[in-house]
Amino acid sequence: MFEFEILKKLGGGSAPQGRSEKNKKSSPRAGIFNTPHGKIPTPAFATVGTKANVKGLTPEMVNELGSEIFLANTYHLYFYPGDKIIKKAGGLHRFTNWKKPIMTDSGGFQVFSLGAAYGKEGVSKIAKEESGFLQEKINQNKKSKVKISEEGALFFSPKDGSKHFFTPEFSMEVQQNLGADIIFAFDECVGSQASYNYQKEAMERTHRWALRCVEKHKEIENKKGGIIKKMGEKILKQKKDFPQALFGVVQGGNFLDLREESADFLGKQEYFSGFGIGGAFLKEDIEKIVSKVNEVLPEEKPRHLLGIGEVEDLFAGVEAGVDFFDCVAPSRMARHGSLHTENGKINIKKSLYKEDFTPIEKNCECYVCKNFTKAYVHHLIREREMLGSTLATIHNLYFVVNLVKKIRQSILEENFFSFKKEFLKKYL
RNA sequence: GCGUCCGUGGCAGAGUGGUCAAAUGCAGCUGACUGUAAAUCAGCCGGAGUUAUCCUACGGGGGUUCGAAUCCCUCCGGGCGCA
Repeated sequence: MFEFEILKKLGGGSAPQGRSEKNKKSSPRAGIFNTPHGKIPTPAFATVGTKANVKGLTPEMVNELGSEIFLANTYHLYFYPGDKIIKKAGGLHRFTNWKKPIMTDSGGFQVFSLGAAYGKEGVSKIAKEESGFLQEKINQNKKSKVKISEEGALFFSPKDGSKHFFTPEFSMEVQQNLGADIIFAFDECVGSQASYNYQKEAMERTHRWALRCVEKHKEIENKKGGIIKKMGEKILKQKKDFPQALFGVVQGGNFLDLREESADFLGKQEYFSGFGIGGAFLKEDIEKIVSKVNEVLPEEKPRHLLGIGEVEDLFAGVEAGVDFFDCVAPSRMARHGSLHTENGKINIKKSLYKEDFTPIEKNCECYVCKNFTKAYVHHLIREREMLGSTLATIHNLYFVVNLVKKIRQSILEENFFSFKKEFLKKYL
């Protein structure tokens, strides 16, 4: 289980100038990742369904638009409805009625979003420009809903202020209860405004946490193995208790040497079935950093660039050797009226589209473009009708999921670099 | 006809002598959004100007006052009551 088959890897001759044998580990590749709920062709974009649903869409819609996998969140589901309830329901697959693979994030991102970034404008996963190292430690943000210690992260519930202590072990347990196919190690996601020293400190802590995740995960999986021996694999499947792949998460912020160190440290842990590349980036450095990380990570395992999903970043990620993406941007922006087209994003709320009876995009094959006009989506979004969010989300996710599929195809056909050039020329 | 209450920016609706170009909401316009506390948030929203500031403004007209959306007179328009 969890074999990763690389079907095609670019580099050497087909790569643009400057790409040598030395860095071919960080070049575009197409493959297949095997999970208990099916094979995932890679590169792939995971739609995000934080609270066990892609906002506004039924699983049928998510499947219909082409999604091969979705990502839910440990932190959110632990609070509501509770991982134990989802376990009782038979795991996320049964709970959500989603038949394909699922991955869950560990809660590590909430260390950032509810910590250093909480209540602070302009603190984001992706920094547009050098904004200075204003922040030494996340614990210094007074509004923060998280406190970090060696043992774990203490969260103060946004709902009622109650305290909840997330440790690596706890995250593993919760994620086992949720029952996704791929789960992530509990990490500390650090903002790009943190200093070098803090990035290093947090990275090292994340490494120690990663080892603890491995130990705990082994323990749980071994127990499952015992059940298989005792009762046979069929019983385990009846119980819907499938094996899980654990991915380690590389940190190190925007610092090349830290990223290298992190990729090296985690890459050596053979227990990991793949790797997440997390943390914050400076927009223009994404490719450089990810490229460096992937040069160091073992080639034969998949890499997931966590939380990245703008069009130019998807190309950059693939070019640097990334296999998986996930991102809230397409779905969130859709709800806010920003829609992808081959010629860039449009804001469907503008009165310009009030009487535009053409599809969002002429040649788009998505359900929305085949059946509705801009004027209709404009009207629904403006009136805050639920269907507006639904249609906009279907279109944006179709666009991104299928863009990554087209990228995959271009790798298989060895014309990735020209495809990228042509696509971005129109899009940007 | 008499009495009475009311008339505020695109709309709704505060304000009842100076700190009012006028609260707030809606509508409108811009812009953000990258492992989702986001169907969210931020800015603008009489005219001119980058700012300072200036101009025109609270139904019309006329007064009182250093000063009026706020007080008085009158006209116009509307609600209600009595004829």
